Amino acid sequence: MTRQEQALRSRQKIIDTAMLLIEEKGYSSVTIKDICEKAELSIGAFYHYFSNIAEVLFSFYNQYDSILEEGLKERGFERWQDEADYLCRTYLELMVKNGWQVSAAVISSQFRIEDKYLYREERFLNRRLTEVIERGKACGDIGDDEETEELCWWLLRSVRGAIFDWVMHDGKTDLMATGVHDYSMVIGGMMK
Amino acid sequence: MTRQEQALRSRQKIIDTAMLLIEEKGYSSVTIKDICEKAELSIGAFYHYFSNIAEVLFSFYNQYDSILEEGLKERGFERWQDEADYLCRTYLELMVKNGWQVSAAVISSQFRIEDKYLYREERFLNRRLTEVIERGKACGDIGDDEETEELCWWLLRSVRGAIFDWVMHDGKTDLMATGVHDYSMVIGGMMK
Amino acid sequence: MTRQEQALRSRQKIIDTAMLLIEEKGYSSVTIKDICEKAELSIGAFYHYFSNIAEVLFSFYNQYDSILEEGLKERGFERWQDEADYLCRTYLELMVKNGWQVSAAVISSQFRIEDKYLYREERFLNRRLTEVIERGKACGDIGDDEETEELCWWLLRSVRGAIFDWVMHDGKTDLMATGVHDYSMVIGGMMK
Amino acid sequence: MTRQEQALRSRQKIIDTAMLLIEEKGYSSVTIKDICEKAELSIGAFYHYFSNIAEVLFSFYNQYDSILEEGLKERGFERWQDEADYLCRTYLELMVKNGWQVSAAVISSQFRIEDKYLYREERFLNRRLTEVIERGKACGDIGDDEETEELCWWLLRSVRGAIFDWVMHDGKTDLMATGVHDYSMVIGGMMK
DNA sequence: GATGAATGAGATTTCATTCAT
DNA sequence: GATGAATGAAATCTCATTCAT
Repeated sequence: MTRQEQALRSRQKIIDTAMLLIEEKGYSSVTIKDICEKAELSIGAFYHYFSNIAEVLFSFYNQYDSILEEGLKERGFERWQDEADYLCRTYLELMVKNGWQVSAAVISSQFRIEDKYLYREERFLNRRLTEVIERGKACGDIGDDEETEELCWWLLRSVRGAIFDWVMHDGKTDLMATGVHDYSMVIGGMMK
Repeated sequence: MTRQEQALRSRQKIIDTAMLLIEEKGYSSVTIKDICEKAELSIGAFYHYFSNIAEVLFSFYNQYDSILEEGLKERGFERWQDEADYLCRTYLELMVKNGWQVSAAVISSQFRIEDKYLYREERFLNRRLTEVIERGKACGDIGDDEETEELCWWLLRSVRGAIFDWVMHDGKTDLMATGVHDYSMVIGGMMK
Repeated sequence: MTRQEQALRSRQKIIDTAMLLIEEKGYSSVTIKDICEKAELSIGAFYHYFSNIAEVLFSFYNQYDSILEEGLKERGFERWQDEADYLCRTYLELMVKNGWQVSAAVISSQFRIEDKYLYREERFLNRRLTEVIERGKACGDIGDDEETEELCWWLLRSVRGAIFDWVMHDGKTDLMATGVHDYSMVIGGMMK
Repeated sequence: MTRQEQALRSRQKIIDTAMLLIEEKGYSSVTIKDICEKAELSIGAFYHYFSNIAEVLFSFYNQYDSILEEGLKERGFERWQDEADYLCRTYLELMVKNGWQVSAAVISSQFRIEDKYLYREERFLNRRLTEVIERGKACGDIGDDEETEELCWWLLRSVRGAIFDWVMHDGKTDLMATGVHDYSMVIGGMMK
């Protein structure tokens, strides 16, 4: 194993261990020392790759966009609604897969940082949904009276609202059911 | 001023000062010492009334229900939609009035507590919206195919989703606009 | 009920509540506020009767001597051994009756006070055992080569050693069995 | 000096300083800050090695067993009584050497901990005395009517009773005299 | 006399971060 | 580059005690 491979492996080990611990004990209880002990790495090593736990979380969370992007490549959608549905559904599925504690961590980390990456407009999901809605407008399904951006944010609000609700209920609600219900109604609502 | 009045005043002083500081610096930056210094009370006095800052927040937040309840007493609503609208709108107005930092505080405090008072079903808003939806069902506006409870949670999700979005944007979005938009669509959606 | 009766009743209430709490949570965990809340008396009232918890304990513990004294009045002992046995046995019985937590409290309170009442020589048990041993010497059962005081302390050491052992085992050993065994051997030892 | 040696040295420095301060001011008056200041280490360093003062005490106290064990290796005892005498005497000598305040600390720390290491049966002294008594039984010096374990506990009670008495008298009694007297009588008593 | 609100010193504890080895 | 001992500021929390009402 080359040095570079070793470095990547250590980095990934930190991410994995951090997510594991977050799921176990909750974001605010996980310390850097915890992570290093469990990952069998030195504290110095941690600081070599990241400068704080939020950054680890950020690293992890960023992978969502790539996964969404990868998934899209293999598919074509005849109708814009199908693509919107695919994007929202896959996003929800990712959340369910990682567990509510991880979403809770992401949300609560946003409360301490100025740069809310969760909400950065350049994010892939944002960009793509905007395109999808434009397509809906182009084919006349969606009226022109509301701004595309507004509609996109509305859709995202519904998805995030469902996730937020799920997290606040400690994962005890059925995220897929409520999430799909909510965004479907929004998509329906867009078409009047 | 009797001793009892004095005690109540001290308690309220702590609540007010805490909310003030939260609005100024954000929940996680406010310390008990901060509150005591600004309120000109000793740390011991703080612990005489509360056991932590989250409890102060809880005390404050609980007043919302009373405010909603008071407001309702003075009004009668011919149509159930009007009452639903009143409840959701007033709730949003309260949030706007207190500032996004306070909502942020309430949300992030929920992440550390097991007993999520924000979501306790017996809360007045919950109870009342349930009744309102029942009324809508009774007069035939709302179909029977979805459970009242489900519909109520859907409505609340939309309101809370908007608040969450607002908080995540550091209060830079227009909560009244998005909130009213979202819950109105849900009320509309309930009636098919 | 006269004022005086009321005062006595409050005082006794404090003692009883304190002992109850000590048995429940252990001496070092009981606070004055605890006692007052449970006894439904004000903190001021506590300070009216006692100046600290150790004093309450002392009050309680002092009753031992009176109980021992009372018990003796009703009895005569033909043999000095019988009286020694009675004194030691009754003392152990009192300990068992109050529970190991109370003995633990008494012992650990002694660690913080200069004036070790537990060991004050004028205590009734001390005085009486000294007399008993003198009697043993007078009738020739006990030799003159060891000082009466030394013998008395030896006997007390054996009783207290058993109590200490019992406390250190969280009351799980059989105090009556070990205690009687030990002091009997000492009494036997005194007679060579 | 390697880093590892340095670490060990810091750890030992904490133990030594803690014991010094306990001897000076008594267990309950020594604070972590005190220890760190005197040891010229940071509070963080303390918590790097221990989680509280009781743990330091435990570390220190544990060394007793090794000392006893070391001492035994260099000796052979023809008679079991001599070994019993050696064990008890050396134990008492260790107590005297460290001062009554240290014993007081050990005892009073036991009142707050569930796991009473002072009394754990696997301790060296316990184990060894059991063997010694077995030897006494094997050569017919001690009868079979009492359990070895009971006899062992009796002997230990006498030693500990003397130590306890000494501590309760603030070290003003002559521990070596009373201790040797008491355990000798017990050893004598075992042989009838 | 009784009350209990208020005090505040001081102890414990946490943990991100540094930096000598 | 990697390590992890050491730092120490800063927060929480406790509780005996006081004293105005």
